Amino acid sequence: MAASVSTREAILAAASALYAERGYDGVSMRDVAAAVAIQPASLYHHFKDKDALILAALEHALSAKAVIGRDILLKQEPLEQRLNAFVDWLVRLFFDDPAFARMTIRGALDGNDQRRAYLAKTVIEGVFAPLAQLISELSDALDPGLTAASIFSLVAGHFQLASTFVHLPRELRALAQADALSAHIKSLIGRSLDLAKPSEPAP
Amino acid sequence: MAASVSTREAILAAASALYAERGYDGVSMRDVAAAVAIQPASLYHHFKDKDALILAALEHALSAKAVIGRDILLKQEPLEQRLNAFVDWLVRLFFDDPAFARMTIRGALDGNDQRRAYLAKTVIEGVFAPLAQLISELSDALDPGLTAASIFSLVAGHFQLASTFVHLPRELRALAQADALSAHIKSLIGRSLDLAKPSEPAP
DNA sequence: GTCTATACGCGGATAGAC
DNA sequence: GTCTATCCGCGTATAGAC
Repeated sequence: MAASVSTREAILAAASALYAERGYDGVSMRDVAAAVAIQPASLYHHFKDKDALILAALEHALSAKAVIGRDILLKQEPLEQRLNAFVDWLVRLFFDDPAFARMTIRGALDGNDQRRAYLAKTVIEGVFAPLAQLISELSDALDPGLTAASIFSLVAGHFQLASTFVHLPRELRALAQADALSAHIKSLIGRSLDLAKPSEPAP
Repeated sequence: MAASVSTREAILAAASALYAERGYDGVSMRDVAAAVAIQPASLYHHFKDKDALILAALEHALSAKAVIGRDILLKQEPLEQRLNAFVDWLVRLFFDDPAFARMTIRGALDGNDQRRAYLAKTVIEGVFAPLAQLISELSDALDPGLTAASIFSLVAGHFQLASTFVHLPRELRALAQADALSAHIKSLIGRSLDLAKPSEPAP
């Protein structure tokens, strides 16, 4: 049984990476099997069908990260510091692990109902709700729920734009640096919430 | 030749809608042919292969919209009014035409290099650049390029989150209304740029 | 320009031996 | 729990008649 658990883990790790890279449809069961160096038929011992494997891979990739994000938001630190730390973490998460980022985005875009429901539940209950709560304590300038959604949108959106920007002249590609984006988003959100206002003129 | 042009148009319209709905891999040439009520083989008279059809469909869906957005940004009106009108238009564009929205997002996520390059070129040259220009004239509180990217990110991100929120309790689903989002984004951006500051407390 | 017919490989999935 | 062998449908794409 110990062996089977680790095979299962290996399958999930390989599948997550492949799905993130090429999409669910772009990765066959044969591809996953090859990455783990087992026969395709063996996958079906661990997962009922491809749909079940996809769901498990999504869960595998997501659940661990959600816990970390939640911890940052609930730490014993000043509110604003927690918010900034969360933004830093989220930007890093996406840019340092593009596979994870794409997997998350894909979950919302390509997911069937079951996958989207899982994604929503995990992310919302684990991270979205505490973030909105923190924002509501920080300021009443903007709606907390919408603002929390805006933070996710900004990080995910900039990440996606960065992929597109690769095909563009240098001056636009400079926009896609994680540090610069992190600073920009913190500044944007901080200013709109009437927190301390760092000025951020163009370099 | 007149007949062939209109068949071509019909193919592009059908293909755009299908691709937006189910993704490029999720839509077969047979599917497209069925939607236009012709035989699959006939598609290959109009488009060399599936890749060519996808690129043409993307172009078909995108080019017209980019012109409209550009016009709004270059209109003879006060800067802030133009910015707000643009945000309104972009939010409406995504929420009233989810097929188009998904197609655009997919272009960035699933596209091969050629598709991403086309997407980047059209959107950047047509809309992104004028938007950044407008922002730079409005305020120097934030970097114009990053802020322009933030506006796209916010609209696209909220749109994607809205799809996920469908599976959630009512109080969160309320966040996904186009009007509310439009107001929120305008407020968020306006406040962060130090424009007139409408307060937007939670309802 | 559209059709019928068809080639051919890849995909998911199962049966059953070891 | 992993293997070999295999089924079968669907996908892209082409040939060639009308």
